[in-house]
Formats: sequence, structure tokens, C-alpha cells
Amino acid sequence: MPELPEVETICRGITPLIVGLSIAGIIIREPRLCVLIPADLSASLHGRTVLAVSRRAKYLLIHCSGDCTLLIHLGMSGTLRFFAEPLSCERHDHVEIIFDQGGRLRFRDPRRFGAILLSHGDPLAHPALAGLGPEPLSDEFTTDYLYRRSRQRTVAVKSFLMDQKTVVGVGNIYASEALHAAGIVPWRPCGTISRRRYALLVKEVRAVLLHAIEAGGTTLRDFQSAAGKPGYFAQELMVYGRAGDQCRKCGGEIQNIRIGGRSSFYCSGCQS
DNA sequence: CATGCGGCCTGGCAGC
DNA sequence: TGCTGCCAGGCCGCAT
Repeated sequence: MPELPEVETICRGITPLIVGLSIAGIIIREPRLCVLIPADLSASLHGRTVLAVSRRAKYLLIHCSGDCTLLIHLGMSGTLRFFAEPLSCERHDHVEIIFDQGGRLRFRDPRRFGAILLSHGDPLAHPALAGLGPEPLSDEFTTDYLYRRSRQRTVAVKSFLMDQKTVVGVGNIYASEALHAAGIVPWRPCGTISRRRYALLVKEVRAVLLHAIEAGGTTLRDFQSAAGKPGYFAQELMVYGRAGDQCRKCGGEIQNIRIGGRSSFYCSGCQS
């Protein structure tokens, strides 16, 4: 589910709801998601105040008092929702953070590919975050950077783009979308792409992500914001999930092939 | 080192 | 209706 726009949507959604609240406790029903055992996690968080919420790559960072940060990854199927009132929990409601002021943050993740980590000190130095590439919406993500990094490499440009060491936050949906917008066929070896085309790709990656954030993310099946609302970018997808349909730009037929084990969508009319 | 693939999990859906 | 197989937004570790 969640690529950068979805995580950003959650981040913006929960920030005004939980900043300033203090943590009364944490309920962990599925310990496999957490690196720390429940008792340790609970002890580490109890009594701390939420100072800020931010996003790095596809991780959500909940910054707490005492130099302690909760890192939450939503995996493929995770959602994070805030409830003002206690509600009975459902299947796959694995973790819940309860606040002294009332309200609770609930982490649901049917496929359990998500993770909850705890960082002391600088969260960006945490092993989960330390080796990641630049943020696509930052100044570090430039044509030169992508061009230089891709030289002498043979991986498909789509896999290159989805590699979180290249650039973070771009997953299967937005990689297909950005490559379509840039007119680049997804299987092209990344080392054979010109600087000029990378310039366009950088621009289109940024554009598609910003556009998706504005729409509140893409809801294919179960993504929802912290308030439980779906994202509206699905209706604006140009290629993802549209195999056999007409390209909205050129009328060609959208193709679906597998690259690096992932479904990849493109239009042979617009992309080369 | 770079690349490609299987595995981790469950649910939903198409096809029989 | 019910079963089977396949697919799914991510990422890690292993074999080549």
C-alpha cells in the first residue's frame, strides 16, 4: 500500500492529533512486528510526550520527549488510524498507543510486513534509516545524482528507481507512473539512459509524488488516512493497474510485464 | 559488487 | 457454493 504519498498523508493527518499528547501505554497484540519485546517497548514509551511527527522515506517518525523516536513502517498493508474513543479492536489490529488525554493510535496490518522500531538519539542514524538514498522532493535528488549513480549499471531503470538506496519513497505504483510521464520504457538498463532523460525523470518523479500527496494518496484496496478517508489518486493513474486499457495520452494499449518480480505497466506508444 | 529471486503473511478475486 | 491458484502498494537475505 504505502509509498511516499500515502505515508506523507498519514504523517500530516496524525500530526495535529497526537502532538502534545503523552503516552499512557502501548498494547501489542502481535509482537513479531516490533523489534523490542512488548514490556521493553512499553517501558521505553510510558510517560513520554509526542513532540513531533515526521516522515523519512516510507517510515513514519514519532518524535517523543527524552530523545526517543518511534519508527513505524506500514509494509504492504499497514494503516495507522487515530480514534478519539475506544473501539473494539478487529482482526489485524496489532498495536495500539494509548494517550493520557484520551485517544489512541491504532496500527492495523493484515499482511504483517510492517515494523515498529525504537530509536534513541538521532533517528536518522538508526540502521533502518542510515543507508537510505535522498528524499525525492529534496534538493539532493538531482539529474546529476541519478545520472552518475546509474552509470555502468545494467538494472532496469524501474528497479533502479524503486531501490531505496537510489531514492526513497518511490514504490511500484509511482515508479510506473513517473516512467510513463517521462516517456521511458521501464525495462531499459539504467546505465544507458541519457542525462537529458534523467532530467525529465527527476521532474516527473517529483510531479507525480506531489500530485498524489495533494490527492491524499492512492487507495487501491484498503489505504486510508488517519481519519479513515481514502486517497483519490487512483482515478488519476495513467498506467498502473490499467493493463489492456487505452493510454490516456496516446490511445495505445497499456501493457503489463514483470520486472524484478513486480508488475510493471507502460504504454509502448508513449515510452521508449 | 551487482543482480535476481524466493520468502515473509493474509486476503481477495478469477476460474473451474 | 467451494475449492485452488494467483496476485497484491515492501523489503531482506541468499545464491549466482
